[in-house]
Amino acid sequence: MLTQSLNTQVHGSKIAPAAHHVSDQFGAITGHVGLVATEFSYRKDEEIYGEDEPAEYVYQVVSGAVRSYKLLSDGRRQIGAFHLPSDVFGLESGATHRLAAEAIIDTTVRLVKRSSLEKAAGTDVQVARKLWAMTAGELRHAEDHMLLLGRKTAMERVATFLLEMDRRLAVAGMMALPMCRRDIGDYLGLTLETVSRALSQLHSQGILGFSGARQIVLRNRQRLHNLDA
Amino acid sequence: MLTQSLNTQVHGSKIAPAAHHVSDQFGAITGHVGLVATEFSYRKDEEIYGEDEPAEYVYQVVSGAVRSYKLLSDGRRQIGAFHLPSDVFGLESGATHRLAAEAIIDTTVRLVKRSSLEKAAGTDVQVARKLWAMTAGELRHAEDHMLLLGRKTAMERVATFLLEMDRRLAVAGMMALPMCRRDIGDYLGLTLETVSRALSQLHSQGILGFSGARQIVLRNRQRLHNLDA
DNA sequence: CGTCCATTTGAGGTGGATCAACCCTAGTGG
DNA sequence: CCACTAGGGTTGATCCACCTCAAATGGACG
Repeated sequence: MLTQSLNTQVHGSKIAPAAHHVSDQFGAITGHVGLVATEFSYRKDEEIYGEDEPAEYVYQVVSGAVRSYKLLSDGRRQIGAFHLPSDVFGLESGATHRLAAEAIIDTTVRLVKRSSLEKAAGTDVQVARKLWAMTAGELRHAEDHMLLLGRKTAMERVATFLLEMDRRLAVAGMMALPMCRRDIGDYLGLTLETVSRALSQLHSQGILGFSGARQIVLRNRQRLHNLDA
Repeated sequence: MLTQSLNTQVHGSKIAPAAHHVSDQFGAITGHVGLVATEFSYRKDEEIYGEDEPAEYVYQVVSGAVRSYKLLSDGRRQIGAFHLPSDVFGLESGATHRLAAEAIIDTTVRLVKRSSLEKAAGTDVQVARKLWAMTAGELRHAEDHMLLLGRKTAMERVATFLLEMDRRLAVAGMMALPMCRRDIGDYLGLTLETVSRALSQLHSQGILGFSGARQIVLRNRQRLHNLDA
C-alpha cells in the first residue's frame, strides 16, 4: 500500500525499485515512536522530486548522495546543498519543495510522510523543536553559502568546499567525492574548468593528493584554511 | 527594569534611547497573549547585534530598515537580507546570531525575549509552528538568493532586486530605497559602481524613473521581469 | 553658500568564463 | 586479456563582464 503510493507519488517512475517497510524510526528526526519509515532506492541521476512539487515526504540518505538545486530558464543551475549519508533533506514547512533533488550516484533513502511528522509535532513539543532546528540548520548553511557565492574568490570557494567535504565524508583522512566537477562548479558558482584548475594548483602545491580524480587526501588543512579567507 | 536590561543587554550603548513597554503583542509572531513587547530605537548605522552574539531577543521592524550581514576577515561583506517595516529578524533556533544586524537609517524595533517565545512555543503548538514557518521563510529567501549570487548576471541581479523592493516597499508605484548603492552591491555580490551602471542603463531605456537617486519608479515591470532570467 | 558624502561616469585591468584540444580511465565487447 | 569507446577530467588560448582606480557631479544639510 505504502509501497504503491511511493512508486506513484514520489517520482512516478516507470521502474519499480524494491521498497519495503522498516520498523526503524526516522532516527535523525528524533527517537520518536510511531513513525513508519520506508526505504527506497534511486539510480544515478534519477530525480527524487522536482522544484515546486508538493512536499509529501521527508527523506534521509541511507547510502549514496543527493544534490538539491534550482534552475534558471536557460539551464543555468545552482546546487544549494549536497546530502550525504545520515543527512535529512526535503523537509519543508510550506506545501512544496523549493529545490529539486536528484541522486548523484545510486542512492538509498529512508522516508516518512510529512503528514505523520506534522502530526507528531502537534503532540510532541520535542519533535516540533527538532523540525525547527533542522530547518534552522539548513538556513545556517545557506547563509554561509551566500557569503561564499557573493564574496569569495574561486580558490577560496574550492578551499571551503574541500574543508566541508573533508569534515562531512572523510574516512581515514581520505575523501571519496561522489560528485563530478560540474556539480562542484554548480555548487560553488564556478565552471567545471575553474574547479579543475584550482584543484590542480592545490595538488601542485602539495596541499592535497589524488588517487583518481575523486579520491582526495588533504595533506595540509592549515594551508587550506589560510586560503579560505 | 526591562528597559534597563535592554539598554545594557541589547547593545550596551552609551546613549540611552527612549524605551518603553507596549501592551501590544508581537503581532507578526502571532496574536499570542502573554508576551511582553518593548520598543527600542537605533540611529543610522548603529549595530543591533553582532555576528555570533548570544541571541537573546527577537525583533520586528516598526519603522526604518535593517541589514543582516556577514564579514570576511579582510572586510568583504555579504548582506543576506534587508528587513523592512513589519519584518521579523534576529530569530534563531540555536544560541547565537548567525549574522550581524545594523540599522540602515534611524530605526525603531519592537522586541521580545527569545526565552518567552520559547516558553510560549512549549505550550502553544500554533506558536511553535509559526516560529518554524518564519525560519522556513528566511530559508526560502536564502535559497533564491543563492541562485542569484551563484548564477545571475549583474543586470539580472539588479532587476531581481528592483522587483523585490517594488513588491516589499512600493507605495503608489514609487519606492523609497533606504539603503545606499554600496549596500545594494553587498546584497547582490556586486560593486557599487556596477549597481549604479545597471540602474543608469535601465533609466536610459525608460524602464525606471528617478526622483533623486533613491526614489525609483518602475515604468515597465514586464521588461524588468524579462531581464531577470 | 560651502562642505561632505553618495552617486555617476570614464578608462583600463583582470579573474574567471568560454571555446577547444587532449588525456585518462573505467567499462564493454571481441 | 586486450583493444575500443565514451564520459569525465585536464590543460591551453582567448575573451569579456565585472572590478578597480580615478575624477566629476549632485544633493542634503549646516
